[in-house]
Parts: sequence; C-alpha cells; structure tokens
Amino acid sequence: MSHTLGVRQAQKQKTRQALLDAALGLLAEQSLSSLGLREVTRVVGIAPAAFYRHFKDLGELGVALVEEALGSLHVMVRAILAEQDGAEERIDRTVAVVERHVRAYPLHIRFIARERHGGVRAVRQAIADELDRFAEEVAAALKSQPVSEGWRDDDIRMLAELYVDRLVTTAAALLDADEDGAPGAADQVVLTARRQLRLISIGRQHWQEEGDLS
Amino acid sequence: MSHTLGVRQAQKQKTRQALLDAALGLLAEQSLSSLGLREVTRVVGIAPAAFYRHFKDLGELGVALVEEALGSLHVMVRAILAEQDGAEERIDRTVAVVERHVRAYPLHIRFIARERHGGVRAVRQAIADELDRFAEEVAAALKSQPVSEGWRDDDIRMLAELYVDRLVTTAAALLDADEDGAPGAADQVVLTARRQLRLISIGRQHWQEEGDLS
DNA sequence: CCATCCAGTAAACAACCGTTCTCTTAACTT
DNA sequence: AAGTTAAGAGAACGGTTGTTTACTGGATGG
Repeated sequence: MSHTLGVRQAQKQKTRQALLDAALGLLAEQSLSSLGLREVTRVVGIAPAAFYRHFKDLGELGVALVEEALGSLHVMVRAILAEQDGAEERIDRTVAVVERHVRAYPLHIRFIARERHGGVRAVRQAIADELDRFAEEVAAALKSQPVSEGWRDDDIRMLAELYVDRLVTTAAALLDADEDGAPGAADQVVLTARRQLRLISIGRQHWQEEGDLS
Repeated sequence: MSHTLGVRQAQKQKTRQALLDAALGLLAEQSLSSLGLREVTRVVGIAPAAFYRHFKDLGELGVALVEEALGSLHVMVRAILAEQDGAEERIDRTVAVVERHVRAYPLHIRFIARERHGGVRAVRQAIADELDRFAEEVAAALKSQPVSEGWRDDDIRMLAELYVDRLVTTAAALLDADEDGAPGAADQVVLTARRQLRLISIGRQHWQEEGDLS
C-alpha cells in the first residue's frame, strides 16, 4: 500500500501546514479573533486569495489548530495513565510530562489557553469537546484503579475534570513563568502543581469516610 | 463634605462609564485585541476622537475594566472568608455566592475569563496581579483557621491558589452552562463544584499525615 | 462679566482589511 | 498526446480602521 499520494496533494498539504504554522506563530502575541487572513498569507508567502483553497474561514483554521494542539498531549497523558506505579510517582511523572510538553510545544499551549475562552465560538466548542473526551479517558483510567472501589461514576467524573483542569492550568502557568524571565518561577510552578495534585490525591483516598466537620 | 464634584467632571465620568459599559457589552462576543475604538464610540454615540479624552489606548480601557470586574467579587468573597461556620456550610455558601455573582455580572466574568490569557499584555498582567492579591487574602483567611495549625506558609499559599483557581474556573463554567441553553447544565456545574471543593477540603484535613501509598 | 479651559465635533489621512474576479500553469486523467 | 483539474497569482472593490488636525460651545473660576 502506501500510495505515493501524488505531487499535487503533497504540495497542497505542505502549504496548508505552512498556513497552520504561520498562524500559530502569530497567535503567540494576539488572539484568533484579531488575526488577519492577509497577515497569515503574508508570512507564508502566498497570495491572500490562495487561503480559500485550504480554509473557508480563519475559524476553520482555528479548529484545525485545536486538533493539532491537543493531539500530541493526548497520547502522552494516555501513556502515563496506563502505568501502574504508586500515587506519588505518578504525580511526579505527570507533572514532568506536562513540563516537557510545554517546553516542546509552547505555541500549542498558548493557543489552547488563549482560545479556550476566546472570541470564536467554533474554536471554543472544539476545545471544550476535546477536553471533554480527555476527561472521559482520565475517568476511565481512574475507575480501573483500586482506590476507586465503591465510587459513584459521577464522582469519578468530577475528579477527572478536576485533574484535567489542573493540568491545563498548570501548563498555562508554566508557560507564563517561562516567558516572564524570572529564574526560579518555573520551578515554583512545578513544585506547587505537585503539591496540589498530592492534596487532591489525599482527598481522594479519604473521600468515602464522609463525616467531615470544621 | 461630599463636594458636588462639578457638572463638568460629572459629565466626563458619565461618558467614561458609558465607554466602559459599551466595551464590556461588545466584549461578550469578541476579545479585546479585536475590539475597535470606533466600534466602542459608535455605541456610546460620540465621535471617535473623543475616546482619547478618557483613555489613550484600548488596553488602558481594558485595565480599567479589570478593576471594575474584580472589585465587586473581591468584597463578596472577603465577606465569606470572614465567617466562622463549618467546612460544609462554607462550601455551600461560597458556591452560592459565585453563582449569584455570575448571574448578576455575567459580562464581567466573561471578560475576566477571556482576557486572563488574552492577547493584550497589560490586561493579562492586571488580571494576574489582581488574582494574586486575591490569593493572598484567601491565604491569610485560611491561616487563621484551626485546621491550618502547623502548616507551612507556602503550603497554605498553594492551597489558596487552588481555591482561587477553582472559583474562577467554576464561574466561567457556570457562564458557559447558562448560555448553552441546556436546562440542567448549570445545576450540574454547581454540584460538581461543591464536590470538588469538598474533596479539596478533605485533602486539607489529612494533609499532615504524610504516609501515602497507592 | 469676561477670559480660560476642555469634552466633544467634524473632516481628512493613509493604511489595511476580507472577498471576488479572471488568468496562468503545472499536475493529473484518459 | 490532448483535455481536464485545481493551486496559486494578481488586481481590483468597497469598507473600516486608528490617529491627527482645527474647531465649537458650554462649564469654570477670578
């Protein structure tokens, strides 16, 4: 198999990817709803009209960016969830993965954090859907752990959402810390993230004891 | 005292407020970096050039909006923190306050959620600073509670950040649920938020026990 | 009462925008 | 080899943008 795909389509996908890359670069310092079509094509080096051969909208390009941005993180965390080590080790490894990912794809993280509540409805929706699937996977992984014995399904789900949310927030904070230039800022974020996850983990272990007073 | 302030300055503050209101309204469906100066003045009904009598920038207007948006929530939560009831009651009341606040000032919440990672540096910074002061206040309140006996200061701080972050996230989620039109969505968010706070509270109570295995 | 101040007006500016055409040219099909 | 397809070029369009200028007219304070 592996049909050579044709010179034609190959070139098309190449400039399509160039459009995505250019847009992602520009979005490091502005938001999608203020991004100009001409601005993007100018960076790529093609005529403005050529844009329409690939996307009918900047919103459509945005949705494509969402898939690209969340795809890689998706597999990485899935790998972590499959592991079977202790809670403490898992926390350390999770945070380490997030840290590495932020360093490897800072523009992707920026984009997601920025457009999650941004001005383009379609993109917001795409991110929400993707994060939802993400939470569902986390929930499935949590459920198969012995600590979750006797948990209600929606309690597992709420815990999964708490985790996912924390990962996204941590990634964004880490990014901010990195570009602030302050030397120890990033390490501080990592430390805080680990302890927050630890606290959540502790809460999880005592969740079923019920009787809680001030 | 209460000097009548002068007809002159009163009128000026009036149109200044009108500019803020108009901008906030427009920002319900776009982000600050795509908002046009003329767009705002058109809504208010004044000439574009008159804008410069009040702000030199749309960024400056944005910073003013940050103060307006976070000011009210600030006092409300401060009131809650001062209370001395049990953990469970405090959680319920906190979530209730957030819910009421979202309903009362939805545009403020939208704005904060959107511009927290938005495209205008000055506004991002203003929000970060404000949320930082917020976390500091929460930390102070947490410290004076008996549960915090023997806690390290930076552990209290990390808990405070966890709480603040959760409130902001919950507010944004609640807003999304409201405008989605789905009937039970908002209640679901409230329920989830309460349980997440409860889990964090449980983790807090067992924080010092240390020994945790999977 | 009169001179000063200043919030807002009106017009003009060059720069940029998204979108629509027609045309070219190279890759594909048969 | 001839005919078809489609990515991209290039120019033109009406419209909007931020900013600057000179101005008006009513509140302000001596």
